[in-house]
Amino acid sequence: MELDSRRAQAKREQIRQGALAAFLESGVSGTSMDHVAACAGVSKQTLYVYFRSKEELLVDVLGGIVASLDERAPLLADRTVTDREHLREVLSEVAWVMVSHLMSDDYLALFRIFIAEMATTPGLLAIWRETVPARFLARVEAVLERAREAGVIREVDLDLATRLFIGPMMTFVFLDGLARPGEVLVPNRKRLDQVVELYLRAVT
Amino acid sequence: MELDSRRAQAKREQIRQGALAAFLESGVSGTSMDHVAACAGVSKQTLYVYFRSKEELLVDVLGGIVASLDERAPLLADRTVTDREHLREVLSEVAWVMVSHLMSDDYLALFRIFIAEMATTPGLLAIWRETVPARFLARVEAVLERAREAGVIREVDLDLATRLFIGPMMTFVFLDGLARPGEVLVPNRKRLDQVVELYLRAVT
DNA sequence: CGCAAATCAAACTGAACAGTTTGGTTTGGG
DNA sequence: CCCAAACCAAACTGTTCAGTTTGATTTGCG
Repeated sequence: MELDSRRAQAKREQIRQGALAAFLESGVSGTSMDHVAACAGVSKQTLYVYFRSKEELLVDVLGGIVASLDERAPLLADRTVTDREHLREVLSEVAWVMVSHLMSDDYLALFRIFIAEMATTPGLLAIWRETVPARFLARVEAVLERAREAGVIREVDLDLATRLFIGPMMTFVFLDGLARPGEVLVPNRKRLDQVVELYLRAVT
Repeated sequence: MELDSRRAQAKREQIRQGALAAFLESGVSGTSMDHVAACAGVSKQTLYVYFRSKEELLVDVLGGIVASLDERAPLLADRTVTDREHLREVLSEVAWVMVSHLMSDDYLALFRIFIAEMATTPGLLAIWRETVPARFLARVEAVLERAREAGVIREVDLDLATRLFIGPMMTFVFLDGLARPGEVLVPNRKRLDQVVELYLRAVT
């Protein structure tokens, strides 16, 4: 019954899940460690056996979420882009997956936490930096780079082209999503396709 | 020496300024009312003469900031747009003013506060809703509408065209700005002009 | 001047909460 | 079946902080 066994890993995971649920529902400062313990179905003392502090728990939990997101993402990455029609399909898919996922209550709450706590929690800042620009943006940029190599898009600054594509999605998530807790209006696919269409005009 | 006199308004303003400084520096939950009093050079008790609670103070202060921003903004609005070259200039100006202002430490801190507290402070949510989409986006959209009427840009969905323009600026503010406390890298004007150039291809 | 409103400093109240300690109970491998 | 590791419930500690109370002091209008 030593720590670090299968059993211990399961308890850690159990705590992580409870903590995540609590944090998403009430925010970080709105969640007491007593409440985390209750949500996880674990005594408060056990909490402190597995995690030294609230901050360590927070970083561990959010780091895990981001990592698991990262594992599910590559399906969008390794595509060859052959012609304009094909690029349109790929971008449409990326836009749709991105917006429909990120505009759920859970992910919006996640963003809120990151933005609020990043300023005072170095661990979260590090996770954000090595994820959002280094992985997510880079992945979109890679798609565009392949498209450029195939002659599908013009010779444009790839960083700016990436921002021009990501930007409108960000307006949906940050301007519409964050402002409407509980009743988020996700744009339909047709609307996103219009954005893609507009975008393609700029880069082809 | 009645309340609501010139003198009283001055004290209110004095408190607002102290509170703003404190909130921007340490965040809302990181600022105690004792500290607000100290920053404002006022006793704690006087604080509670002018503001019923910390929340009321917060909403009042941030509401004031947003309103003052709003007054300074219209210089960008009432322009007729005659040709493509002119539109380029106007958009370049909008982009520059927007990014260079919004990427200062103060405005980034302001965003952090809004995003973090909106979820639990209805007053802030209301301010955000009647400002960001209803005023700021509408103002940009108005420019584009006039450009469309003048035949400078195509028949496009104006909401989407607005998002395509605002979006890339948002990537600078939210992705780069929020992730780099204290050492924000503002894109130079040339870089923004490249964005405008790219954008114009999409809408003309 | 004189007084009433405004302000101040400082102590206080009550609640919330991170993290600890205690002492008893469950669990599972040997 | 036994015992040590893991777990639990609950009380406790020390602190922070919003908001209040008290009682003294300042301010400026009449």
